[in-house]
Order: sequence, then C-alpha cells, then structure tokens
Amino acid sequence: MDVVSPELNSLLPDEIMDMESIEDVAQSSQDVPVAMETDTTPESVGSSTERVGVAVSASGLPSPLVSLRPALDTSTATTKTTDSITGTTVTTSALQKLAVPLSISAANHQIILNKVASAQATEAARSAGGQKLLVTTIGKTGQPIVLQLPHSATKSGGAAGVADAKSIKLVTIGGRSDLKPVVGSTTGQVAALQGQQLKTVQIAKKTPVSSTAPIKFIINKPVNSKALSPQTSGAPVIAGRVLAQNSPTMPQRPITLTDSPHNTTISIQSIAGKKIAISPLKTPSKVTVVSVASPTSGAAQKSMTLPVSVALSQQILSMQQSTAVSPVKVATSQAAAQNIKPVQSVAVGGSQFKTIIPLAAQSNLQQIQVPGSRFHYVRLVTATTASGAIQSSAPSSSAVQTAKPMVVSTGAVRMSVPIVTAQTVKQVAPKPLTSGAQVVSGTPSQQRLIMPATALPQIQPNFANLPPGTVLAPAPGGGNVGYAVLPAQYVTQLQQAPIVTLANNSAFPTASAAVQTQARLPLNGMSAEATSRPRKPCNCTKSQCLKLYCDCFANGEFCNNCNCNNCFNNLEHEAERSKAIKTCLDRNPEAFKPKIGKGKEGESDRRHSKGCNCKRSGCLKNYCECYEAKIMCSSICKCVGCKNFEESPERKTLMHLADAAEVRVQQQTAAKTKLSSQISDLLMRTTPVISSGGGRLPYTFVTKEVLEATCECLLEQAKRAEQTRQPQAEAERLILEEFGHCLMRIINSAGKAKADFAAINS
DNA sequence: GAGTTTGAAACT
DNA sequence: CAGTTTCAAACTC
Repeated sequence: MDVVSPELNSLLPDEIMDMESIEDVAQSSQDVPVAMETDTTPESVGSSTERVGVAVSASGLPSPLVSLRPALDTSTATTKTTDSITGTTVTTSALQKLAVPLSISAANHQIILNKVASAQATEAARSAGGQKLLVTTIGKTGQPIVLQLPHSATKSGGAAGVADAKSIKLVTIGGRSDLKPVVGSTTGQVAALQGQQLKTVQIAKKTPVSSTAPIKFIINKPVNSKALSPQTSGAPVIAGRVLAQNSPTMPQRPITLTDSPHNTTISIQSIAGKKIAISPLKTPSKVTVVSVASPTSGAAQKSMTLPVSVALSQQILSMQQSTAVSPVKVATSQAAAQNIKPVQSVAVGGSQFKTIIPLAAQSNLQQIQVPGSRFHYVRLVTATTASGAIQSSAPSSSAVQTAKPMVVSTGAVRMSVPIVTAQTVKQVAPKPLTSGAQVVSGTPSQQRLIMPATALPQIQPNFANLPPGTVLAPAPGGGNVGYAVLPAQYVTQLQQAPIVTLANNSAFPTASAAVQTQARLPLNGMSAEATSRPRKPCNCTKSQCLKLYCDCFANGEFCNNCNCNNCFNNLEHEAERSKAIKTCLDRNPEAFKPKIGKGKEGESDRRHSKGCNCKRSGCLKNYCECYEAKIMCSSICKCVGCKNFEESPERKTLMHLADAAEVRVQQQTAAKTKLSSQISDLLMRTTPVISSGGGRLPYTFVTKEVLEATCECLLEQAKRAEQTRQPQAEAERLILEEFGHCLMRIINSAGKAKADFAAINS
C-alpha cells in the first residue's frame, strides 16, 4: 500500500484536519443481508505521534479500496476484509512499504496520491482475516490519530445487530477534541455514537440476483447521533436493496440510487427532493456523494448512457455515473462482476464534508492531491489485464484494489478529476453474488474509462461544456491513461445541476458524454468568478514549472493553458512533479500553504505568513506580496521604506486612486449598460410613443380621426361659448378645458390599450 | 511586445 | 543564516 510521509501529513491543511467525516461502505452481495466489515488492526494506527492519513477501505468489495496512509515506513497497518459469507478475509496492507510508494503530498488543501501499488497490497490482502470496515480520518499536526478498531471479527452474515460496540469499527480523527466515534455495523453501516456533528454516509450496494430487480443505493446520513441503537445498526440489506439505517434520533434522509435493469442508467434520486448547493467553503456538514460506477468488462463494449443525477438531499451532493450494465450482458457475461457496484466512501476534508464514491466493480478511483488547496483530483483507474485482476468466484480470492482514497478539502475552490486507466493497478474481480454466478470472466477486464485517455482527442470536443480549468490530459507515453481534470467549480455546478450526464462508452459515441452543467453560480455569496477564478497562465521558461517560481505549481495546480515552455507541471510528468513537490516541501514544509493567513471572519488580521522583503517598491506595487494580497505589511515584514501601512499617505492616495478608478469603471459600465438598454429599447420600439407621464403610449392613438374628433369637440365648445356669448377669456378657458378633456380621454384610451396589450403578451 | 525592475525562490 | 543567483511576474516604454 501506500505511504504518506509524516511531514506531508503534517502539512495537511486545516480543512482536511478538520475533517470529521467518516464513511462506511457497505455492500451486500446476496439477497441475504450480508455483513461486511472493514477493520484495521490497532497497529494500523501507526505511531501515535505521527499523522495518519486517511485509510478508507471497503472490504469485501471488489471495488478498489480507498486508502490513504501515513508515510511511516516503520509502521504497518493492515486492512483486513472479510467476506461475510465465506469468512474469507482479505487483508490490505495499509502501511506496508511499497516498492512503488504512494506519493502523497498534502499541502494547501491538497493531497497528491500517486502510483498505485497493488501487488503487495494484493498479496497482503489475502492474508489474515479480519474486519471489514475501515474508517479513517486525518488528525491534526502533531496530534495522534486515534483509531479504535475493535476486533469484531464478526463474520456473521446478515444484519447482525450492531448493538455490540465491540463489533463496531470505531475511527476517530486524530487529535480532535470533538472526535466522533463511529460505529459500523456488520452490515457495513456506520453510525455516529456521539458525533454531535458527525454525519455518516453509507452507501450500500446490492446487486439483485434478478436483473430486473432494481438496485438501490440508499445513503443514509444520521446526524447528531448520540447513541447507537440496535435499530440503527441492524439495517438489513435485503434482496438487492440496502436499507439505510436511521439514527433513532434523526430523520432519515436517504438518497436512493436506482439501477434500472431496463436501461443502462442509474439515477440518483433525492428522496427528500431537496437540493442544496454545497459550498465547500463554508457550509459544514456537507456531504458529497460521488457515485462513479464504471462499466464492467461484460458491458465493456457497450455504450452507456450515464446520467448523473445530482440530488442534494440534506446537503448531499450526488454525482453518479451508472454502471449501466445491460441485462443481456449480465446474462451472457460474468454477471457476478457486473452487478457489483463497489462503493468508495471517502472522507472529505473539512468538517463533515464527505465524498462518497461508489465505484463499479472494476473501476478504480484514485485520489490525487496536489500541493496547494485548490485542486483535488480523483483518478479513475480501470482494470488492467486479467492477471490479478480477475478473480475466481471464491470470495477469498478477491484481489485487493489499490485505489487511493480521494480526499476533497472543504476549501476546495476547484476540483480536478483526472480519470485514468491504471495499468499498473490490479483490479479486483467483482465477487459473484451467488455461488452459481461465481464464475468470473477470465478475460482481461477491458474496463472502460469514463473518459478514456485514448479517446481524448475524440472526447475533448465533447467536453466543451466543461468549465474553464478543465483539463484533458493524454496519458504519458501514449498509454491508455488519461486524465480529465475538472475544476471544483464543476462539482459545485453539479450540485446545482438537476442532472449531470456522463456518457461512457468505449467509442464515445455519446460524445454527449457531455457533462451538463450550469453556468457558474455564486458560491456562498461570492461570485464563482471570485472563488474559482482561473489562474493566470504562467510563462515559465526555465523552471519547468516545477519550482515555486511558477504560480501554477506554487498553488498546487497543474499548468493549464499556460504559456510555459518545457512544462513538467502536468500529469505526464507526475514523477518529476512529485519529486519537485517533495523537494519544495523538504526545503519548506510550508511551501504550499497559503502565504496569506486567513483572517478571522472578516477581521483584518490577514497577514503574510513570512512577510515581504521589499527594498525598492515601497511595498506599494504588486511586486510586494503583501500589497498584492491587499493587506498591510506587518511587523514580520523586512521591507525597506515600506509605505504599505495603515496611515501611509502614499498608500491612502493609492487606494483612493484605485477606488476612484474603480468607481469610474463602474460608472462607465453602468452608463454603458443604461445606454445600451436605451438603444435596445429604441430599436425594439415598433411604434412612436408619446409620454403619458407614467409610461409611453403609442401616439398612433392620435390618429386622424382622433384629431378630427378632438377638433370637433373644441369647435363645438367654441360654438357653445359663442352661443352663450361668453367673454373671450371664458371662451378660451372652456375650449382649453375641453382640450384637456380630450387629451385625457386619449391618454386613458392609450393607457388602457397598452395595459391590454401587455396582458395579452404576458 | 520588448526591455527593465522587482522581489521571491533557489542556490552556495 | 547571509549573500548571491535565478526566475518569473510586474512594470515601463
């Protein structure tokens, strides 16, 4: 498995440190409730003084295990998964040193996970028996991780009650005072024992024996569970359906994922029907559910429609891709594997911000973290060859997937989702649901990628709708590896989009694979532009964009649409990039942390972490990092001739000038807008108008007939005055009065007509 | 757009 | 840790 260096762990941003989420993955492979447990042995915790990464493992699942481990070479953690039916245990080496070490660098809200080391993990996975549920959290720097993993070797299938705390896998976040013990039932369910804020999300995947039986994912998120009741732990998984548990004290707000056998789509339905935009920045208790089910080998050649229904029920974001296995395929090919839809449950940084990623049986998903907090990458890894990937039906032979955990920080402004085939990753053959269906195709699982790199040129046009910042990177060396890097805002958009469709097929006929997204929407009151403003392209020429000179690199981002030369800051040079990141971190562990400290809720205590060293700019030019960040220089600055302080007249002048300029720009913009509006109004006007005080009236009402009638009225009034021998002044008054009456009638008529017209057109 | 200035990052 | 060099962005013309 992979290793995370302690120092990297120590660099994990607070957002991640704050992560309290604990996910549980439950899978049932039979109509009979199947208990599933993922457990970590106590030693998996590693050194108490070391930071433990996130190890999320869904045992018993053919799906890739998610693991994020501390880089403690000396520590070893073992994730044991036990098949509830056979009692076979698959152990995933959690802290095992890898020949291909996982490179995890975490800084600035980002973690990079590289290289999947599967071989050892696979071997280790087959070792001892153990427990299935593995929940992990990340502790804060210097704070010990507490993993309480009772050896509940409970292998009893069915919905064994979780009342027994011993059978519960308890995972806490290291160092946090508000740790929430989590109890996982034998059914893989997790409930928060005392997590006041802890919310558990459980995704249970059950493959119906009958192809016609719908598969439902029910995500239950008990909140504020103070106690675990037997009821909560005993949620049964029956007949292809996973019944979500409810916290006795909390209402259930499940999301149901239904796999329709008659079509190739799975839709996530929000039972609550309430969509909530997830703001990774501020909103706590957010849960992101990302379901990505990749097609199995049996359906590998079928194009599929993969509607993603984003359902936000109780702050749950669902991003789902269906596996869309056609019933025919299920019948002819190895159905066992097809119906299994492994789920990855991933804790997301930030309190209660969670990401759950159900994966298809042969899909693999890796979390890629980049130093810096803005990007969070998820890599989908496809199964490679049959060797190692395909397992016999024997549950014990299930290979352990080496998918890396995906961690998304709450502070994520952008989220990237590289999708790649992991040729080096051994895939776990889905376990057969039934003994009779245990035969798994021995052919290499041509697992299709949602966005195969090989088809990148083809699909790229299909992603025209993707937001800025999306990168489709070809695989290095022309391998069948590709990445789709999606900005986090994309996810944000998904949160608000009613449906997101990811079409997946080898031929990409559905170029429409198009991800349907909506326009950027404000995030927490901040404009999306402000929160996810695309970074300026760099122009690096000599640094290969692998030094902090490069803003992209310094911000933990891949270069995208930059003007750099010989750029290595991309997925094609992951090795170099990882090395460079490590070098930077070795030099300065804070290298990828924001230089500007976060001010406290509107306070102006933002300041540069290191202070500037300006000599000649007076700290009033953008050369100065303080000034550039629009903050005052502080005592830690070593600048000379600083003018960037509160009372500085130069600064005030500059600010006033800037403000004035901004006001001018705004005024000009407003004037332009108004002028444009007026012009548009004029152009759209089809008839002349007269003013009626409150609005414009078409003076077509002043027709010849009206004029004649008016004149007649006036003449009549004049005659009357003449007949009554009124004085001239009085006659004029009467005539004018009549004229006024005429005008009023005209105006009233026009106004009425206008109103009627508007009513008709409305 | 080319050249200069600037200061952070990297290096010694 | 200080001095120097490198680098890319900011700035000027």
